[in-house]
Amino acid sequence: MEMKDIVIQFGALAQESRLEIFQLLMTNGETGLFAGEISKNLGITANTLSFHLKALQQADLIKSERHGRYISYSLNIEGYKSLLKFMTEDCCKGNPTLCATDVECC
Amino acid sequence: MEMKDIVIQFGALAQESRLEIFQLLMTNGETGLFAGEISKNLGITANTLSFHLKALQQADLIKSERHGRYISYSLNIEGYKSLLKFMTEDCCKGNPTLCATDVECC
DNA sequence: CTTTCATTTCCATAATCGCTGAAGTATCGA
DNA sequence: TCGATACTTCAGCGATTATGGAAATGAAAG
Repeated sequence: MEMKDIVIQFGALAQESRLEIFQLLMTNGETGLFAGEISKNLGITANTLSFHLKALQQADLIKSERHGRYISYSLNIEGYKSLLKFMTEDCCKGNPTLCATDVECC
Repeated sequence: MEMKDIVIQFGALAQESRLEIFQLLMTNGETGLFAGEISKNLGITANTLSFHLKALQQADLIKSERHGRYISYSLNIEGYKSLLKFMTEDCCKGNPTLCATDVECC
C-alpha cells in the first residue's frame, strides 16, 4: 500500500457523514444496503450521499452492485483490512515497547 | 470515544506530511524527536511543521515536551490505540463473519 | 540586557471540500 | 413508448485547509 492510498483512505473516513455511512455498512454484512436505504437511515440527500459513497468507494472501503434500478453498497473488508494492516505493522518498527497490546478484530 | 473525536483523528492522519511525521515518530520511541529534527528529516519548513504538529496533537496522536528551547514530539500511543479500538470493535457489530482475522499490534 | 536560536502564531492566498439545486442516466412498469 | 423511480453528475457557492513569509514568543548564551 502506498502512502497516498493510505491518505485517501484516512481522508474518506475523516468526515462525519462518511464515517456514519461506513459504520452503518459495517453492521449490514455482505448484502449491504441500497443507496436509498442509507439515505433514509442517515437523513442525507441523494446527491450528497452519492458524493460520499463515491469517496468511500474510491478509497477501496466499500463496493457497489447494481440490482435493477437499485444499487447496493457494502463493506469492502479487504480494503479496510489493508488499512488496519498499515496501522499496526508500522506501529512498532523500531520501538516494540511503545505498542505492547494486541488489538483484536472480532 | 465520540464520533467527532474519531473524525478528528482520521483527519489528522489524512494528509501526507502529517502521516509522514506520525510514521517517523513511530520509529522514534518515547524520547521522540525535536521539531527541528523532524523538519530537517522531512524537509518541511518550521511554520508549516508547527501547524501539522498541532493538528496531530489536538487529535491526541502525539504529545510534546519542552527541553530548554527545544520541544520534543513523540507518539501518544494511548490516543492511537483508542483509534484502533474504535476501528476494530465496531468492525464486527452485527456481522462477525465479515471480519474474521485478528489484527495484531506488535 | 542583548543577541541568538528554536519554535509558534499571525496573515494572506490558493486549493480543496461539502452541500445544494438542477439536469442527466439507467431501469422498471404500464 | 412514456412516465415514474433510483441514483449520479454537474455547476456554483461558502467554508475549511495547506502553505509560506513575517512577526512574535520563550529560553539560553554571552
